[in-house]
Order: sequence, then structure tokens, then C-alpha cells
Amino acid sequence: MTRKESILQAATVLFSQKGYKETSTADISGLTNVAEGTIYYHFHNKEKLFLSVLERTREMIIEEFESYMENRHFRDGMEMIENAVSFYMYLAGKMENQFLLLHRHYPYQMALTLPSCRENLEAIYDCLIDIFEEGVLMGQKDGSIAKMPPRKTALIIFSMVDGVVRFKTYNLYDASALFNDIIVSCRKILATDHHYEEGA
Amino acid sequence: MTRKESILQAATVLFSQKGYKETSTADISGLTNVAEGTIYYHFHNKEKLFLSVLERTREMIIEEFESYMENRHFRDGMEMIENAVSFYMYLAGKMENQFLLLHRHYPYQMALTLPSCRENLEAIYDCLIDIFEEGVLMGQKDGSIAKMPPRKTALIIFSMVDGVVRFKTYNLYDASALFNDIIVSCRKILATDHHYEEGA
DNA sequence: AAAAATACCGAGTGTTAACTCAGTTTTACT
DNA sequence: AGTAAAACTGAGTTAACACTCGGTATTTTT
Repeated sequence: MTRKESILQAATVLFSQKGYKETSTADISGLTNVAEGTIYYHFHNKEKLFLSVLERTREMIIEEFESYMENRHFRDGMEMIENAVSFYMYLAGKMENQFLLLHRHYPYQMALTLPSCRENLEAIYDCLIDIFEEGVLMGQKDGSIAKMPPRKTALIIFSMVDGVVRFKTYNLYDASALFNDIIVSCRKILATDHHYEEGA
Repeated sequence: MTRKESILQAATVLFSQKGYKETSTADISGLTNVAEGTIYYHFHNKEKLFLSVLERTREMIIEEFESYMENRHFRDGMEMIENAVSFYMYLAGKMENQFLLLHRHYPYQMALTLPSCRENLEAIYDCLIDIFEEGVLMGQKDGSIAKMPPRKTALIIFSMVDGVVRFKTYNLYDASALFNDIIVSCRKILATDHHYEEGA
């Protein structure tokens, strides 16, 4: 692994676990056995390093999600959303540090003054919410999902799932224990009145 | 207003808007026209000041919520939850800074090493989720809410609402635009199969 | 193999921020 | 009014941190 790569990895871990301000370039240097000067050689300054971490995070999350969705076939919109929800929860566990980074307030604060930061965050959320919205639209065509505003519905489903993941992040409650209940709640929110299914 | 009080207020604003590490005692001193020494006279150090802010936040949120709930009468459990949800969204706007503080990762990190910090956070979430749980239990008795695990259901409702509030916090989406949709979704999650109401 | 370009190093620098403390002002009490 | 206690002040101290820079090692090119 190149030094540049190991700096990025260590920065991802430390920025997410300790926070941006709480992580010093000396910390990163110590964790990687790469001299501090090298960090500045590759990333110019700490802020740009953070942006690189965020950009990498965006690439990884979007790629993971799109490759999951595209090579798959769903019976109907409802099934698509159920799958998207469970994949989101799976991914939040697999890419723990990246999701933790997104659950910190720092990136959103940086986004207020740094357009490139905001672009990365918006790209991630747009990608995720677009997938949910697509599922709603598909479900409304095939009759598995009731008529309701697609974008808003996607946002609500997303915030429900993300909120539960956050409980885990905050060490308040174990998200995986709520997995089934989340899926059931999604179905209830989306179900059409007549053909109401309750599976386990 | 006493100096101690104005320090607490300024600290609440700055810690929530800028972050803990990003706020210096000089910042607080500047905003209050109180000398830095005075901050240390009253709070001993920056960490203890933060804890005082958090304790105050806990007191205020719990008091607001309990006084809202206790002087009120609900037709059934469903109505109680609807009211709790809308009051939560109202309060998140009214006490913007305190909620922002709770939406930052810092307090949860501090909670890992500082039991008194964890106690404050748990007290807040316990209070809120207890209220939702109580609503579920009530609704299951009076028939307005379906049979489902009360605690888990309360957690899901809570994370849905809190997740939407967070969109606002992060400047990604305006929570108030989703208000009606949230209420409708809650009803759908909770409703009994037979007596399914859909109001506006 | 020599030269050029790239990657890397870590001691040094300037700044910032938490916290202290010796002294001053205000309040409380007799 | 006089005195003791509490509240307050801000210059000074110390440590940590982001970043620089002159020099060295490594890789690439010719």
C-alpha cells in the first residue's frame, strides 16, 4: 500500500472516531509511520486531507450502492425498497467509519463555506434518496405502493432507517435488533389499502 | 442576568453552532463581556462548563415535554403519539441550539468516558422514548394502535421524527415541509388493520 | 550510470488556546 | 462604617498544533 493510501485510511479512522479538530496531523503520522511532512506533501493541508477522505467516502458508498442495485431484479417497488433498506443497514455496519463520519456534524458545517464539501454530501444523499424514490415510483406503477408524494416518502423512509443506524453510532441502542421492525414499518407506510401484506 | 447565567447561555450557543473544540473560552468571554477568569471561577474548566450546558439542556427539554404532556388529555393512544410527535418538532425549532447540541457527535463521545455525561443523554432519550412507549401501550389498550412491541415501536417512531429534524439541522431539507407526511406515516405504522383511518 | 523528478523526512517556527494567579471590585453581614 | 467573603479581572504561562523548509532517499528517464 502506498503511503498516500495509508494516510487516507488512517485519517478516515481518526477523523470519524476522534473528530476532525481532535485529530492532529501528528496522530495520523503516528498511526501510519509516515512523517508529518509527507502528509503535507500529498494533501497540502489538513482541510484538503479531510476533503479527500470525504470524496473517497462518497465514491465508495455510491459505488457499493449502485453495484448492489443494478445487478439485481425486484418483483415490485416494495421489494426494491425493502432491499435498499436492508442494504443500507448492512453497509452502515461494513463501512462503519465512513458512516460515522457522515453522522458527525463537522462535514455539514464545513459544507456551509466550502462548496466542494457540500457537493460531496449532496451527492451521497441524492444517490441514496433517489434510489428510495425510484422504488416508490416503481411501486406506484405496479400497485405495491400507495399513491403518495414520492420524494417526501423517500425522505421519510430514509430518515427512519438512518435514525436507527444512528442509535447504534451513539451507543444508545443496537440497530440490528430493530431490523425486522424497520422493514415491517416500511411496508406499513408504503402499503396500498387493499392489498395489505404482513409477512415476517 | 447573572454572569454565570450569561456564560451558560453563550456557551450553549457557541458549543452548538461552532462545536466544543472549535469554541475557545476567549470566544465565550468575548460574547458575554465576562473575563475569561470568571468562566474558570464558576465552572473550573471547559469540560465542566460543557457538562453544565448539557445538564441544563436535559432539564429544559424534559421539563418542557413533561409539562406539555401532563396538562393535556388525549382521546386515545394514537392521538397522544401524534401530539408528542408534533410537540417534538415544535420544540426542536424553539430550542434550536439545544437540539443542535444533541445532534452533534461530541456529547456521545464524551459519554464514553464520562458517566455523568452519559447519564444526561440517557435521561433525555429515556424521557422522550418513554412518552412514545406510553402512547403505544395506551393505544393498544383502547384499540387505536395495533399489537406490536411497544419499546421497539417507540424507538422507530422516535428515530423517524428525529431523523427528519436532523435534515433541517444539516441544511439538507426543511423539516417543516415534511410535517404532515410524518404524521400520516406514524398513523400508518401504528394503525390497527381494521379501523384504518386516513385523515389530513 | 548519470541526471532529473518525485517522494519523503523531522526538527524548527509561529500561533493559539486552556488554564493560573495575584490583585481588585463588589456584595453580605455586623 | 468596617470587615470578611464572594465575585471578578486580564496579563502571563505552558503545551499543543498546523504548517514550513532544507535536506535526503527513492524512483524514473535518458
